[in-house]
Amino acid sequence: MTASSCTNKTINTLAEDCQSCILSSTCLPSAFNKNEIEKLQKIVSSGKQHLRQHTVYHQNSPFQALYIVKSGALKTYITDSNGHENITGFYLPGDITGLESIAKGTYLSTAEALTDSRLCKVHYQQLAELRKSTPSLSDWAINLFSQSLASGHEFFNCLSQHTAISKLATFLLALSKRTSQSDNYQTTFLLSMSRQDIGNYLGLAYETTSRAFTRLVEKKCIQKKNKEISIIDLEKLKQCSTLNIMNDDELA
Amino acid sequence: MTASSCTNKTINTLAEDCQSCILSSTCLPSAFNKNEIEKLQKIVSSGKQHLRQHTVYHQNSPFQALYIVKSGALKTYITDSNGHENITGFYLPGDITGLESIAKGTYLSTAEALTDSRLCKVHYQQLAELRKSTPSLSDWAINLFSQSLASGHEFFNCLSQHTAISKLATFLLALSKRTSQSDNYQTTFLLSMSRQDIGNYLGLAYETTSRAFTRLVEKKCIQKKNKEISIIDLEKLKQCSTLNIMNDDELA
DNA sequence: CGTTTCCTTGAGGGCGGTCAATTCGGGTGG
DNA sequence: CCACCCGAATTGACCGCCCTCAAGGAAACG
Repeated sequence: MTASSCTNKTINTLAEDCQSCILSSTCLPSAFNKNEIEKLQKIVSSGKQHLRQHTVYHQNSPFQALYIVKSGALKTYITDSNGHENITGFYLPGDITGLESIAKGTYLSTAEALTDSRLCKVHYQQLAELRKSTPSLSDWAINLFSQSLASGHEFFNCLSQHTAISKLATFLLALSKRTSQSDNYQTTFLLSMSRQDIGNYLGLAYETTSRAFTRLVEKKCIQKKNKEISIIDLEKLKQCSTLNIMNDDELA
Repeated sequence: MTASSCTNKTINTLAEDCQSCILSSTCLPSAFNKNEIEKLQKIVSSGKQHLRQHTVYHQNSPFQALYIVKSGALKTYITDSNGHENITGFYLPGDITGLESIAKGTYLSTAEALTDSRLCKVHYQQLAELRKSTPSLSDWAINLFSQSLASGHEFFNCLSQHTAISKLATFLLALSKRTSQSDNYQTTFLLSMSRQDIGNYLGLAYETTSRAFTRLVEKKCIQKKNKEISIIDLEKLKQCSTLNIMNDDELA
């Protein structure tokens, strides 16, 4: 099937292989050379569509595969003994979910699509086999894990910021960076998650989250139009993210 | 040097090799067979003493080695742009620090001894070399990373618990489990960190932390005598850890 | 166009931060 | 062994932020 013979865009993207994938420079393919990349392709099912609110995997079910976000967004959440859902992470294009479940062998959280998303499924046992013949894959994996731990620490920082505004500002800055897929801040980006999800993630009531958004707009740090966020004063936003006690005079 | 010829206990423990170490079943040696373990020993400096408040490594300095806690305890903290210290983790015997710094190549946090501690230093570059000749080391590392991520997620859970009591109860339960080095809860254990450190870690003022301790004692969940904590009602403590809104009648 | 869901805004009360005083414990020196 | 000191921990009083409850408005869906 060639691109020109295919009028259905979805089917076309489904047919994309790892080598031509837009994420290949940072994703799994970067750990392989051209000769070996066929081996990888065999254990990956690429770009399958998952509709909004679709559950990718369930907490406590057997761990079988990692999922890589190709487009769209996921959230993962833990359901505690009281039935309360607790969001543990958001995943954007290029992110890999399921890493924390490898050791235990069952998924520690439930993964759900926030928007219509395309995901690549990587069978873990077969990937582990590949590591034997492809040493560079282990190097890549260890680097990936280290980065995941590092971004986890960033999030610690976010949660231990005391005020609602500083939490939200930290969250938005991290999201802005991640959206850009680089070390720069993307000035305009779309929030794929609801206020409720953000509040849950940051340990805030969703009304408080909404009020924090309003105050960031009042302070002219950001503009918002529904889910579209624009950073209009990056420095002031950074100040908000590090201040535990807001001084309204300074940042009015 | 034999044990009998050595009257100085410190020197004796310094001389311990990886093979006879009490932690060997879960620590790095478990990834090696008897023939290979000599290779490991060559890149590890075992059990060096670090006095209380001694800094093991500094934030932003070049990443060179992982440190394994043999006895005692460490804390790691990030100093933000305002000079405020933010504790990111506590490390007990068997724990490994520095994993999150591998990817960036500089230490993301500062590590400090909470009590007089013995640490094993593992040169990372040489360890990475060893992975080439010892494939099981990669498997072990990936499992370790996954566990670290998982315990990170547990901590997310802890921080997003809303009330001070539920945060502290969750923290104590986690510490109790980690102290026992198993899946069971150690009923009596010593807190190696101060109230201030706990408060910093949990995003609470240290006065609030102290009050939360007092309320857990009032509720007869725990007993405390200075730094010594005894869990006297595990189930009630678990209830405290999951309740967001305390019902004093139920748990009085 | 109606329904549903999400978001925003307001009012009131409780938890936790801040400031402050006191007590407790460990360490030192006489 | 006791007196003293200093840091850590506890406790109290007060106030502000955020949670809760509630209502209204906006956006998304069929």
